[in-house]
Amino acid sequence: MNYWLFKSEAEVWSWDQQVAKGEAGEEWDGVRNYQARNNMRAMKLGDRGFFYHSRKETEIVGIVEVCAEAHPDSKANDPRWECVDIKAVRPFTKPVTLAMCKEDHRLKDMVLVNNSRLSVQPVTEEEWKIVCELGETDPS
DNA sequence: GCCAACGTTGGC
DNA sequence: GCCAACGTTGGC
Repeated sequence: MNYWLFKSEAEVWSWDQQVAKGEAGEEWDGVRNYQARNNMRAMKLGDRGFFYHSRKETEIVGIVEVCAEAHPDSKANDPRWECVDIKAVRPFTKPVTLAMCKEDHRLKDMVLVNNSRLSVQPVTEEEWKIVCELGETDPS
């Protein structure tokens, strides 16, 4: 099992919209960055990810699960771009803000802290547990 | 709303 | 293949 982090501006695609999709999930489309795409290609069914609201709230608000592995982005007119489908698993009891991640020295190597511009990021198992602990949320 | 950081493009 | 110019992202 691998762990990831998906970023979205709440105005564009929010956690609430993701939850509303239920078990069916939704394509994580619109990624036009090779590094982010390569991360999605590496994802397996059942992998978990954090759902992060960028720019305005800057906080991790929920946990999602990969429910379809990488396939062509249906909204792209270019076969280079692929995406996975994700579905909401559970919200965070307490959202974990970027500031909280920056303050916790155990998370100093987290991609979110060091490379704020990458929209789909890997998260280590260690980081996963720490963030869930900060958010008082079941990491399973 | 500003601007730093980063990625991409294209001229040479 | 280098690098300047440009566009976008996202924290503040």
